[in-house]
Amino acid sequence: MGNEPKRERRDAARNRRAILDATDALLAEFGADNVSIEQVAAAAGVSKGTVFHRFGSKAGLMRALVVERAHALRDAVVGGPPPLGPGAPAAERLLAYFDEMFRLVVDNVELMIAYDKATDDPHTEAIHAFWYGHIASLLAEIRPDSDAEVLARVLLSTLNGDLVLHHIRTGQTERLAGAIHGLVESVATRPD
Amino acid sequence: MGNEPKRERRDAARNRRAILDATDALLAEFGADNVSIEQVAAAAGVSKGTVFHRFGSKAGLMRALVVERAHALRDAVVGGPPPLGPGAPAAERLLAYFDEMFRLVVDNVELMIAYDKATDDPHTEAIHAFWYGHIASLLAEIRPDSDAEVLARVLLSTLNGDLVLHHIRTGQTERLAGAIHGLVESVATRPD
DNA sequence: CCATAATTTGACCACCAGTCCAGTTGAGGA
DNA sequence: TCCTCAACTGGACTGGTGGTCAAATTATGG
Repeated sequence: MGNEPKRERRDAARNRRAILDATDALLAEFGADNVSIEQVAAAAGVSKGTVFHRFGSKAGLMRALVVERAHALRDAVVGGPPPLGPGAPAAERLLAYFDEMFRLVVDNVELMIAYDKATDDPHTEAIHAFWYGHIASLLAEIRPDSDAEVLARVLLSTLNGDLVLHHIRTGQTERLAGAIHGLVESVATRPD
Repeated sequence: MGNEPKRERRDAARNRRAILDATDALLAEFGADNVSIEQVAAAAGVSKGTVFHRFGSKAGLMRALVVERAHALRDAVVGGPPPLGPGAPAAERLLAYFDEMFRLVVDNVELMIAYDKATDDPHTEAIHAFWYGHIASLLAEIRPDSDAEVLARVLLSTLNGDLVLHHIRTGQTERLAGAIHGLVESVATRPD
């Protein structure tokens, strides 16, 4: 099928990048709670109107950044080498996914928090559908007895931005990584 | 030790109740995202200044409501009959706690979401310390090999307001209850 | 070089959490 | 009973937010 029906004008594309980069920089510098669209616009060298014209809303801006950051992981899961990609046993793929996703969240905590705060109902977001589907299908394979669909959401809620941020701030990032890894492992490892 | 050093004036106490009740009603009617302090004040028949004088901030108001709602469960855990209270095996107490806490969240979803949104760093809140401590001590008893402190936080993040609300809205409350119960069970049941 | 549609601007809006102080009121002591 | 004063209350005010919009500008294909 065709790609995008219409190209983006060159200045528009340039501004889109500038806005995304500025957002990321400001989030890292001031934290999710202290970044407004006006600030972003100023830092990107455009006006507030441009940001809204491009991304629709604050939620849209954050969503765009999240999608961008998750793109590589998505590709790796869908067509990359095992254990992340197809080929490895489901349990290993599941663990690899959670490990990698955890790093993604750690590297973009403020973004994740800003995204959550700006988004009304995160669980209906299209982005999440892919992850839920991926996890659920692996879980269904590992433990056909379980309610894989819901369990996927429950396990993913573990990668909560606030939880991760707290452990980063208290220097317990690796402890948290271990705990989540262990939890997923205890689900992926059949007890009976 | 003494109780509160000074009593609250009668009108103040009456207004406190009116504000708390109004908040609860508005949350139930309009949802966490559509309730402002001004609305609360109007519904309670007081002015905005009074609300802030009494509760300090929006976060303080939500915190007060959460504390109130959690009070009964706290008492039951600390001195009530088993399996919630002391006396039952740790694994049973843990499961009973999660079941009960889940109901608490379900019955107060909008409040939980409003509380989360208004609170800057939930993980440093005094309220949570008690729950984390309770869960961690049970976990430490059940699985001395695990990192009980962090695992407690991870498991509790599962009772996330957004996750619960989504399942309520889609009529999957019991499925979610089952999934969380199963997850806690698989941790509380030693696999080795 | 022109026509046109996409893009950009910045003033504008409604709303919100939180502040502040002047005025009111309840409660205990004389 | 009344008086005093601390506690409480009202409501105007501030600073800042996400979001809108019509008019001006500019890139681009022909």
